[in-house]
Amino acid sequence: MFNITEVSNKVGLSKHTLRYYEKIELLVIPKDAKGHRTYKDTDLSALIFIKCLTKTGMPLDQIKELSKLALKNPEKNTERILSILELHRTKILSDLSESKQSLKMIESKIELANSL
Amino acid sequence: MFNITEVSNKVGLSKHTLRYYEKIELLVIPKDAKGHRTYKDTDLSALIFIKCLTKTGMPLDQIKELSKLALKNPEKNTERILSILELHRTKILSDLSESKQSLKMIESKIELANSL
DNA sequence: GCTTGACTTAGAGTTCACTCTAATTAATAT
DNA sequence: ATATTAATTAGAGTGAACTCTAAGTCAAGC
Repeated sequence: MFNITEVSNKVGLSKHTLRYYEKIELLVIPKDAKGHRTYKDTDLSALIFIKCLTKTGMPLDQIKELSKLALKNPEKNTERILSILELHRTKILSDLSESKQSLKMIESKIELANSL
Repeated sequence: MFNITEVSNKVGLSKHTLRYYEKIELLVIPKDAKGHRTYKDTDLSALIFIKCLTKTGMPLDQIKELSKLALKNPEKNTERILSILELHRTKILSDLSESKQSLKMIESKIELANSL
């Protein structure tokens, strides 16, 4: 069990952001007697996965949908979850290839400038 | 010479965005007798390059700095331009590898869900 | 006993990059 | 002559994802 400061350090999301994620109902973290959040290992893993999804450009709305599906009825929703993840995978691949294209163009400018 | 609609179609930036780029002084486009913008081939190339830079996450502020340097005193500023571009290149490479890491994690989740 | 520091909340503010609106002008098509 | 279409402007509004503020509670250390 971890408190918000430990989770913030381990996962690399600010405490503000962690509270914000609860406010938008992206996750639910139980509180102890003092009203302090208590994070389990599974919450850590979930947050690390959420970070992967946000970093690759999935909107928080959609991450929220995913997490609701996973919490509610995992087996019944496997198909829906899979289709969302696979669509996202396709998007990441196309973003990657776009970025590689841009990188090439930038590198050619660097070459050019270097040859002056 | 192209008008704003043609440039918008060729480059894939909206007319609003093209005017916005002028407002923030990212570029300067001369006007004809009617007050309509007239884009040259070099403006097209510049816009295409700007698109590469924005797509790879360079802030408009920095793109503006680059374009000012390039317009003002190209030879004297080559070094500064190079260092900005090379720094950006490094950032793109690290973003790419981060994205690939995230992709791997997402793909492993997909595998997992598929094996149910 | 008092300060320090970690936690809590609701809600306001920020940043980035657009994106849109309203009002206007001017040439073209019917 | 009128309607449509394309352009112009200043400035307001949007959406996403935070990020911060103010006011408060509570336990521990000096």
